[in-house]
Amino acid sequence: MRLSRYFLPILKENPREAEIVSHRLMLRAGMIRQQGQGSFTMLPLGKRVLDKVCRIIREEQDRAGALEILMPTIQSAELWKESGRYNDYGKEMLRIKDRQERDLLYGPTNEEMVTEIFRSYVKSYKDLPLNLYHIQWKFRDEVRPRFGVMRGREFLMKDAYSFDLDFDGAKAAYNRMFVAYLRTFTRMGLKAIPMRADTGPIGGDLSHEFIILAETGESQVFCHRDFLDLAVPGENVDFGDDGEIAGIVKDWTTPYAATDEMHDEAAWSGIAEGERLSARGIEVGHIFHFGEKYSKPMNAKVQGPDGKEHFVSMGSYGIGPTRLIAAIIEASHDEAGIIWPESVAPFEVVIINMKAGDAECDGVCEQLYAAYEAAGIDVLYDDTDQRAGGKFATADLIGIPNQVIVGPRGVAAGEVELKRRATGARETTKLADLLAFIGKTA
RNA sequence: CGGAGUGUAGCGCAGCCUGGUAGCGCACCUGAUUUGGGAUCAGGGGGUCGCAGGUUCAAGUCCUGCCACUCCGACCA
Repeated sequence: MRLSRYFLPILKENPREAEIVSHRLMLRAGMIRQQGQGSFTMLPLGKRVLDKVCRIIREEQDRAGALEILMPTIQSAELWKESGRYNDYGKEMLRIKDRQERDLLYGPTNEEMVTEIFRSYVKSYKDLPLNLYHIQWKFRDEVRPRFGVMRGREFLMKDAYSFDLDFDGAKAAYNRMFVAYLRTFTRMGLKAIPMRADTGPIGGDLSHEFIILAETGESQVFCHRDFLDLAVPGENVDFGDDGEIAGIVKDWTTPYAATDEMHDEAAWSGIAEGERLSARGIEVGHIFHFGEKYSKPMNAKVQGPDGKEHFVSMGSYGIGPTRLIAAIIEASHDEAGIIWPESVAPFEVVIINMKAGDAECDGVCEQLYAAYEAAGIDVLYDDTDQRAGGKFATADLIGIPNQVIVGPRGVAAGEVELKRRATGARETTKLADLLAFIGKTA
């Protein structure tokens, strides 16, 4: 992408309403535009990051055996009357009437709808386990939206729903999602710690929140320092092996970890002082097992090997991609701006033309730009006539991990400069070597 | 929902107390000189002062009502 043809409305000054760093930086980097209380447009740069975050989520959901679908945002009240939640959910749910005066709602979550889909097709235990997920906009009329996309009213959510014959099956499904989540957050450069959680209005009896540690986190969390060194399963983990998956979950649930509301002072004081980690955290994922909570009232049954009908045992698993973006920024930034992990960076590399209009510099930049494009690497080419300082500031603000600096001095010597956003480290390299390297990565 | 606060150009702000031709910085447009960490000079464009009503010869400024947004508390991905 050529910056001169891109839409990147960056701000030099901090917008007054933005109090926390991720909100400030997302506005300053031209990623989002607020459209109302708790609702945002994703501008081109933000959309790129969102897509990369969602791609990682998809890859890990798919790897764990979940199947992607896409359910509508608008739901019929009838479904919710079946589960009994139409009255229970309260003011957080946006209720709407259509022209026929029928009661509709903008989905805050999809347990009812997915259960309706399940029950109308699946009749046999032989079709289990089944896990259906989608990534769709949700609306929750939060009492208090705040912190930009961290807590919006309209937000994107990946929600997965598992169906199993019995508790053992459901527990295995829960474990698979648990491990998928560990991998998902790790791939985004985050240290996520699973913490036993309150099940809240969704209900159920087994639940973990995935919390990332960040100074500006919303909740107080307590955990054992061991979490920082626990190994995250690699991509060769076998999701078909319930024993292996259960072992990983055991490792990740054995050390003490709890959010404020679940905190156990007695257990905490039993841990050696130096082993305790008390910090702020941001919830980026939440998984629940809730058994027959919906299958029973909604009559979602399958026939088991015993010939009898069984209400399916269910679980649901959420990740907020829009919140994740903010969480990544909270965890990775400095005074100059965002520091994207490569896996979610809107562009992997930016070519900074120090002297746009200079034939030599332009030529080298075009050559590099074409090479990166050919290699399938997401590249931003700053071909604007801004001054050098401004280009550096922009590249740092929007957090591009690799910066290739092309200036008249280096070009004369057949050299360009490479700068890493994360460390600030710079090195000079021969243009020919860099071109060869790009060619090899293709 | 309770408490606090803010609405003036795309962004950040001053002006309001004490009513009298709407201003500053950044951004934007034109030209010149510049060009390795957010240049300088000159010229220029852009405003229903959140909305409605009221007081007044005159309202950004005073009064009333409403709306929007932000922050602090109880809920959530």
